[in-house]
Amino acid sequence: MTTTEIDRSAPEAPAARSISEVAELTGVSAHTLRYYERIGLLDVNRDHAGRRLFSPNDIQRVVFITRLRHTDMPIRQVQRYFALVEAGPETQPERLELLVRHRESVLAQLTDLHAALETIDYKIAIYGGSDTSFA
Amino acid sequence: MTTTEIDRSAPEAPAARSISEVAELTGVSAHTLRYYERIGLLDVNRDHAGRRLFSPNDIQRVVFITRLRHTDMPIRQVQRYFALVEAGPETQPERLELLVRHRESVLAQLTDLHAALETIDYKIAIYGGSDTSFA
DNA sequence: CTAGAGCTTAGAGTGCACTCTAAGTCAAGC
DNA sequence: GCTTGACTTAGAGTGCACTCTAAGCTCTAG
Repeated sequence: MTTTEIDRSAPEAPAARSISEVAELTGVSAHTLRYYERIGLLDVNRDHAGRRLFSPNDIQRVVFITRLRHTDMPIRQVQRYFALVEAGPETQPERLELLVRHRESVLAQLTDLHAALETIDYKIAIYGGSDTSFA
Repeated sequence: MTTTEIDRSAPEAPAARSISEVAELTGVSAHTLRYYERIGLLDVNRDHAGRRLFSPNDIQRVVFITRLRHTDMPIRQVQRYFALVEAGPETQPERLELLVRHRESVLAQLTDLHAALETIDYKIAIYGGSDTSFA
């Protein structure tokens, strides 16, 4: 309880990572990471030489952005979301609303995808798909 | 069995439609329909004045294209698919393979979407989403 | 001390899928 | 006969989201 040994042996260092490490880790290219920062999705600290040091939190954010992009959220809306985050806790209701609205669009996409899957399965079932009927 | 009355009363006309009708019907703009024809996805007959007459089959094809596009099949691949259709029945195995491969990609999209939905639901659950963690 | 890898920046370029423009034709209604 | 409006064409323009280039800086290894 009074020793500091454990703290010393377990590094408290935030394990900041370089842009190329984050690129490899997340599958987002270094070019794109810089682009994301430029348009305000990220705000990454620098080392003494001006190089980006991605904190674990920055990396989590990149992953979250990627998830949102996978659901076709327009970059503009992602920008808006993180602008709200930067603006402080009083924007939480607005962020929530944005997410809830986006959730609807994801559900709609799921419906669309299932419909398309059925069509494709039908085509596959009738084999070559030489006709263009779909149901 | 020997009368032709039913045939005469039920019109055999193919009910060809104008580009604007098809646009309204399918939700694909007239501009885009012309574009689709230009890049080889459609091959639409004309009336004596050179205007497009979309057959029911053409319209089905537009709907099918729309379904494929909704699953993010690149236009190039849609082009390839219909080029195979035009090329004749001997391309059926290749078409089938293309569809089966695309089916895989749709399943992957579904997995991605479900993952993103979970993330969004988690964010919504913790309310404002002020942190950027995702699980 | 120098070569090279890897980073920095502002800004230009790319690819996709439309989307629109301009100039013209045609058929129907007044 | 003329206007209106929907159609025709080739080709240019748009918006999105990256993706890359060029020129320069800095840390590390030999």
